[in-house]
Amino acid sequence: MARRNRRTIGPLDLRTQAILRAVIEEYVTTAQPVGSQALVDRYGLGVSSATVRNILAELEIAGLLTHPHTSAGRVPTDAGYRFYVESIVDTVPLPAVEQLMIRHQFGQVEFASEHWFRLAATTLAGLTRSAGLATPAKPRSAHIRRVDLVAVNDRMASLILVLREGAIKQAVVALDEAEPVEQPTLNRVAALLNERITELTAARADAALTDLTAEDSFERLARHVGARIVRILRDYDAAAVEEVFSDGLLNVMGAPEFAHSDKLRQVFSALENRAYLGQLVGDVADAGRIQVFIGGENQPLEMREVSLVLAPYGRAGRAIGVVGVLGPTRMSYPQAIGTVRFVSGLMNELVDHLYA
Amino acid sequence: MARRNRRTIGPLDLRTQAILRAVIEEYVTTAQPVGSQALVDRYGLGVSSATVRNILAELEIAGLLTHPHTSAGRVPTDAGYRFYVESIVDTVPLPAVEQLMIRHQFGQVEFASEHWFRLAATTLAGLTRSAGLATPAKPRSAHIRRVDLVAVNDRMASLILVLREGAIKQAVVALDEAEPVEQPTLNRVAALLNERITELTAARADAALTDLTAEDSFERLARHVGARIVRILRDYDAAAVEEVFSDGLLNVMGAPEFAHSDKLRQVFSALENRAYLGQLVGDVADAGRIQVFIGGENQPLEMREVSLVLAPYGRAGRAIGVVGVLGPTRMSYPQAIGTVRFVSGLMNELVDHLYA
DNA sequence: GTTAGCACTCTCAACCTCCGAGTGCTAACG
DNA sequence: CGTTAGCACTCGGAGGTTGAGAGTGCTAAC
Repeated sequence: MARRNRRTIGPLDLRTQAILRAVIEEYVTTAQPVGSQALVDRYGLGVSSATVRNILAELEIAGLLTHPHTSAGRVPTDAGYRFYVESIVDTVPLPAVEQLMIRHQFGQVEFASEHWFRLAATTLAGLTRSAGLATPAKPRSAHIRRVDLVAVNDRMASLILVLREGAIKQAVVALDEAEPVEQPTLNRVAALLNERITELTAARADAALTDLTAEDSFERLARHVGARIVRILRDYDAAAVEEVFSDGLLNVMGAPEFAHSDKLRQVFSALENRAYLGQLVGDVADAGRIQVFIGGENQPLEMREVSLVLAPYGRAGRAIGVVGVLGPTRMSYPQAIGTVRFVSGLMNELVDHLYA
Repeated sequence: MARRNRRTIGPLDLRTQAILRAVIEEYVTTAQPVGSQALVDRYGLGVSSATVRNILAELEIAGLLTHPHTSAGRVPTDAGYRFYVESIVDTVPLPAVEQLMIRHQFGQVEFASEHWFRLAATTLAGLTRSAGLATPAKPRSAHIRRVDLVAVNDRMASLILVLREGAIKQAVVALDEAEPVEQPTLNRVAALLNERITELTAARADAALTDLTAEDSFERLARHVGARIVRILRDYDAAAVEEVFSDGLLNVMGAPEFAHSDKLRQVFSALENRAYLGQLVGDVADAGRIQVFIGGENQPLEMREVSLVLAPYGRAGRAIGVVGVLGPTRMSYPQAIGTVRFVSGLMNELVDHLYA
């Protein structure tokens, strides 16, 4: 789907490729349409501007460039960026100094994936001067590791669910018992549940609950709480993404193409409605490697002027999350790809270290 | 401090007050400087525009109005808004229909303060078409209700801390033991801790930990984990606000005064740095009632073009949080105050119901 | 295939002009 | 003495015009 809009383009002359690359890189830095003369001046192409003009015209026919009006320079199309990303780019690895700095930052923070993915978003935002995105790692189907019940008052308890994959879920359960329920009772219910449904998935836990008999003390209560647990797990499993944490949306706001706030505002609303992001994240997790979504390749109209670079992290068997970057279509892909690749790699290391 | 900029203004003529109110209300709806003629036309004042002009001049001398340039209409100053809010406004209670709708929404959502305060922010954003803000309820000093330890691997455990006030804290603790630590051991450590430090505050828990003796099994481990718990509690107690949840910042973006994105961008960054908001929230919690912070009354330069209406919720003895609204200085204060008042009242009810 | 030369196109910034809104003042009025 | 009509004056902003500059596309020569 990432390639939905990709046209099959005949193999391009090396020189033509070089010029396409030059146009894109010039445009990425200046945000201005690029003219033939500027290319000759700033990139030692060894040909005259007239020749360059001919090639630019070819590239335009191929659909890789456009110009906004007759007497303006060239601007890459989405297809142009796509071609660039696919076949021209040498991605830029993150400088060693910065790698070290980031490792240090991750060392500083509380040792928990909860904090890591937030830090990842913040770090990516800072490094790429775009918006950083990150989702917590989430398994395809979660396993219960521990159940805990704490009385809130006579008729309600706080239910705490620790999952094997590290996440913690909390809920308040109403206890529809005739008698007020005390903490000791809750302890015994929790113990029973821990005995019967630990290490199980939602489906298996549900099955195990039916095995409870009247001989088990507090059977009724255990069933009630157990049913709630199963519901929580099912909801959790069903959601493709639990939450998308973003940072540095302001950075994107700085770009000249978003100077007039309305477009960006639309992007913001598109982000608030998590549906599309959830889908992308799912795609990336499935693909298992870094993916780039360029401008118009995004279905939502509001997202057609931004690009995303997303990479999965985590371990296939366990939980998987996504980190990445959202920026204007006119972004530095080599740098973004390099940075996202590094951060996702780092997250992998950390998660591995935790579950080793 | 909320009144830092308030000038003491001699008692104002009733008619003068009416005209000030008219100017403000007109300006709030049109976002255009208000001229004398427009006032006469749209508000049956029973006097000529010339008379109104004289009064406008007085109000300008009093510092309640300005005009942006010679031949423009009048615009309220921050002091003008302050006077209006303090002595002119009849706050507008939320219509009964909307009250019902909102109660219904809160009924729909999972029964937990965690969800409530988010929903409060969202609701406020929707009702006032400004940004909604909310912080979770937080006690001045928290009490431990329950400690739980779950093994992550041989050398690390997940520490779960349930507080009497409802919040849950989680952390990963490294277990610096010679031997790998198994879950049964952790269970016994947790049991020991639950026995000794439940219902205690950070300071008392710290004291209780020193009472552990070599006779207690796993004393070393219990001290280690206990120390970590105390640190977590101390950090939690120290923070004035744990987190500020905001929604609908986009609404503010719609206002014409923020059409050119730069100003709003600054407001955004001011919000990301939670320091000032934390201070305000503290003030509001201390004052114990709804507060309005108008434009230049805010210290941070970036916040000088926005106003906040904030109200506390929760129970003084227990945990206290804040809900409110952030909008352009040119906002409808009567409506905002009425809405915030309703939502904070509703939150109070809910919290009371939970801890009854 | 490449290049110089040139006519042509189109945007953008600068500048002007004019209209309308609104003020502030003065003098008259009840 | 407060209120009002009348009027000169100010100023911002919309609309129109112009000229410079950037860049193209074409043609003809190399």
